[in-house]
Amino acid sequence: MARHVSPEPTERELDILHVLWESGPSSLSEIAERLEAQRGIATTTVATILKVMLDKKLVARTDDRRWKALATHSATSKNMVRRLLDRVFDGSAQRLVAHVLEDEELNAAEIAALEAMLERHRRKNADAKSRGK
Amino acid sequence: MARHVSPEPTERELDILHVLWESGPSSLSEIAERLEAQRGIATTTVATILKVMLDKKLVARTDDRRWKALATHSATSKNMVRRLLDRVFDGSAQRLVAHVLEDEELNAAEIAALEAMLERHRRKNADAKSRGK
DNA sequence: CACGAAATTCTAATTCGTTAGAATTCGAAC
DNA sequence: GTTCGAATTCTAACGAATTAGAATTTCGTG
Repeated sequence: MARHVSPEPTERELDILHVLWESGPSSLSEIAERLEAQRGIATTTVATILKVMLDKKLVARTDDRRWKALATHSATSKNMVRRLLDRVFDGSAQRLVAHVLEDEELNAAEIAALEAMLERHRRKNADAKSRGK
Repeated sequence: MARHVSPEPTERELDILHVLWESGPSSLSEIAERLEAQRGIATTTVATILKVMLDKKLVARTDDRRWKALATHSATSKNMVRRLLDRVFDGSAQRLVAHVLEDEELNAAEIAALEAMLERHRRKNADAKSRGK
């Protein structure tokens, strides 16, 4: 019954992905060192999770015996946002954004940045339309 | 060590909350009917989850033996958005919004609505500042 | 008060994520 | 080729989430 559709990384997997996204391909001990420091997780635990991630194709091994992320930050966040969208905002991106604007304090600079971004999108939209859809 | 009992509703709990948010206080069979239809879940399963939710204070019973949501849609999405924010966007609401604008297709009307919303926020911000903080 | 349907509680199985020790393998250095 | 430390695999335990049948309780109606 095709249980899982989206391969959402678990909490720990996400921890590891963060390290790999930040530092690029890394050895087990490099990854474990970080997670030991910030979460107090044993090296063997990290190895176990890496094994699982290998099966899920979230990571791969490089020739020089390092681990590298296959899942990109961008694709992963895209999945996770989409999932949140579907689960609580009825799939409406607009409602999500509206919610964030309401509830998360944004300073003037951030608001300005977003306005510029929206403006840019409005143009792109208009262009696309004028080129005929 | 007080295993942080995730205040985050589980998948099933969220299913039930959706029903309650949509239909207001409901009887077990009303809730179960919906979840049976859309997920094929047995009534006793729904009852079990409701019990758990009662302990977590996500729901309460009304005098007339219905179940009502204690967790509001707004508070719940706020938590969930915050969590996503922290887990993948480094806590930056701006980055989340930027991501959504990039990846989720928004039509002209939605963009316009968001621009209006931003405009309103910009004002509110300015007001707050002029009143002295 | 008795009856039947609905609601609730009790109990248990199954799966997944997390955790990590033990055992083993690998690779470089000597 | 032996040795040492890192890397990897094997194994197992545990809790949380999900699932639902069985047993019991509750309540309105006759």
